[in-house]
Amino acid sequence: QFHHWGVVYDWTREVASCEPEYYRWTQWLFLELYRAGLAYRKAASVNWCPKDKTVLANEQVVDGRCERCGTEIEERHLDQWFFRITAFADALLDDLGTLADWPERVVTMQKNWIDKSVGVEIEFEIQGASHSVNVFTTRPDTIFGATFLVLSPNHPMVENLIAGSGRETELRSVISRWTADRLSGKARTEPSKEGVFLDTHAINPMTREPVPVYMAPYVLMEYGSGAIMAVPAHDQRDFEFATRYGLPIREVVRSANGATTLPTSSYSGDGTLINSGAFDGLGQGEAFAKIAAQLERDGKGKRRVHYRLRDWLISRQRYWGAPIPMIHCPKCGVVPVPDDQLPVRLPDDVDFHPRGDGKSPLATSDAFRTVACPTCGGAAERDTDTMDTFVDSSWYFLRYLSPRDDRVAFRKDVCDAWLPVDQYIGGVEHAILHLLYARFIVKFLHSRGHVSFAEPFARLFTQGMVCKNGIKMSKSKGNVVPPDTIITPMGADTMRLYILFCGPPERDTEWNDEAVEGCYRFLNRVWRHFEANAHALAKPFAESIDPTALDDAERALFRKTHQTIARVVADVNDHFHFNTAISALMELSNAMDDFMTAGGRAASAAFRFAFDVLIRLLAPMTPHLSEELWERTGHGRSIFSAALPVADPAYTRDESFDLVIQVNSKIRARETVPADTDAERMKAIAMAHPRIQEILEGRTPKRVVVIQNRLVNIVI
RNA sequence: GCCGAAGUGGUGGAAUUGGUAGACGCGCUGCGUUCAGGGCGCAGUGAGGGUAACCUCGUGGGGGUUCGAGUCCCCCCUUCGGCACCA
Repeated sequence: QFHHWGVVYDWTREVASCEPEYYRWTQWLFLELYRAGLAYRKAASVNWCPKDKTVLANEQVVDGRCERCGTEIEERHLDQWFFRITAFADALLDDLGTLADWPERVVTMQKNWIDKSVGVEIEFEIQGASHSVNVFTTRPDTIFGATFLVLSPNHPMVENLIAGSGRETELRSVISRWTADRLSGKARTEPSKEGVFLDTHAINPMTREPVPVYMAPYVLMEYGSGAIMAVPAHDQRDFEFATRYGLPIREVVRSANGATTLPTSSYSGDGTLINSGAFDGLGQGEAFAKIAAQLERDGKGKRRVHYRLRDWLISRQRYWGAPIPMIHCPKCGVVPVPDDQLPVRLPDDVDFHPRGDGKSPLATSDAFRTVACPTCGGAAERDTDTMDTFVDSSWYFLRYLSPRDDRVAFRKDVCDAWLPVDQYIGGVEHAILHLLYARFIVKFLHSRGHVSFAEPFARLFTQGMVCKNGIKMSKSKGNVVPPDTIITPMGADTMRLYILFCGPPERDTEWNDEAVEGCYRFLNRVWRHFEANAHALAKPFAESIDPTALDDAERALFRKTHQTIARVVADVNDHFHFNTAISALMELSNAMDDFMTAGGRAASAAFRFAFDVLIRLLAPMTPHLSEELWERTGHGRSIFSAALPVADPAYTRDESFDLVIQVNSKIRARETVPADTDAERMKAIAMAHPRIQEILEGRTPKRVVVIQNRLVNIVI
């Protein structure tokens, strides 16, 4: 069927990530990461319903409660596997600069996703506690304005301070309410600056002054150190919190133009330090450097970099995925499956539907689970989770180059010869998933010497979606146009042509059934060019044309043909703008009609050349029609063995042009003149034009602007 | 809130990167072919005014630069996408 549609795949390179021949190597990749210390296991939080005793997806938690039974959700910590993508955060960020041929917006999305913050981690002593708390800040210059400390509710120090405080019940219930809000997404949609004072103070290491310690859910345990120094005068969130709880707001940065902290908001811009002791008067950059240096000298601070990017949780409690090739031995701990025992095959004696109890379907197969420990030979159990399917797709392009090799995942020599991928095409929805994961995996393989390049995709093109009635055309929306409804009456070429014609491919486009017929009509006209002139077009066109032997109409068509070649080749090569390439071909076809209507001869070299070019340029878009017409014009071999026509620059320009004559920038007249008429002559023609004479009424122009091959503008 | 993209006829979209706005297609109107429909062909089709030649306005809105702005600069509005209490 694909062939019938004019779509051709090289099936000898087909790979399927669910086949053991493929996922064996996905497992090898996992083990390589493990051996490099980049695959690790740690407890990760999941949504847990204590009544149903099940893990829930975020979407199944509504207002912090179980969607089915209404029970309040708890946060559980289960052991999950992670890939340490953060080890490559800097490389992933820096090398975005080398991806000149990637769309700007994808680069920006990845930048924002990784989100690097340069700052200082500062130690605050806590009164009445045996150890101190570190906070991370990107604004150490504002430390003199730090008037309180806020801990994440999940910060270890919180538990420390709660224990024995006499407020255990009260504080724990507040924390669990916040947790529920966070899990349900309520905290995201209705952010609040609620917090609780923890009955203790911390010492600001710069001012030595005691500042109150709060806990509040707006401080996240996952970022930085899970604690902040709050500078309400220069951070809007801290400002709102301070306002709510009546905490002091001390201004320490004043901008050059006097912008300052207001009664209703903070000032987070640049400026000069005030109220900051010895640092008063310093600019922000200098203050950052000097204060950071002093904190480091005092042993109270350390420069640090944080990223928003988190390590990649790859454990999935699903059947369809590569089983994680690890074994849990009661004696030896977590042991990797030896390479020569790969693949760890998916069991075929289980129900592969996702289960409600949070367990992997693989766990229900005793035959799969029980295994001898590779190290001690004792009874052990396999890991029953599978990997995120994004792991499979992070390296498949390497496998395409040696798809049947059963000794290696991919051959370095072949990969180095062919990769990175010259042109990658996909939807923008992959911007921060697949495209980031694939970059990470290639960087990892590069760091281990498995490939010699550090980026997988040299050029990236993100295509838009086809919409119907304003919504994305998709199976799930049920609004797809079945290809056969177009192919049966009008042919696969018509469908291909319309898809290419209906808009630039990087943009979303609206499907229009009626507009499809326009493409069908055009192809019929192409066919009729041949049918009506079959006698003249029966032989292959192969001669070289002497333009001086052509009459005016023939020469015009000859030029139009060369112009069309230039436009089509440029539109397709530069930006995949098939839509404008096709309209250029329609113009050529219209010019051929006009030529014949005006009495031109089909047997003339100009017409036959035009037809030859038309079908050759169309061939990639309408292979069936072009191949058929190629054969009927007497060619033996396929049109796809013919070279693309080449435009002769000597004939891609018109012999004359419409000189536009403006007076005060308004068009008042036109005159056809030969190309490259010199400026003086253009000016003379414009001034001599009767209509212009009339408008000027003998006045002398203030100025005359002449643009070669385009226009004359007379300013009066 | 932050970041990004985009706003052009009834419609999908063009515009040589500062130089004729609306190419090409769809739709619509009229005419021809026809019993009719379809198909095909011809002509017209941004808005307003004028018998006409022509004139005025017009690329989300408002300013600006320029002989000249859809295109460059500033402010604003709308839509879509991403991130979102990231310290």
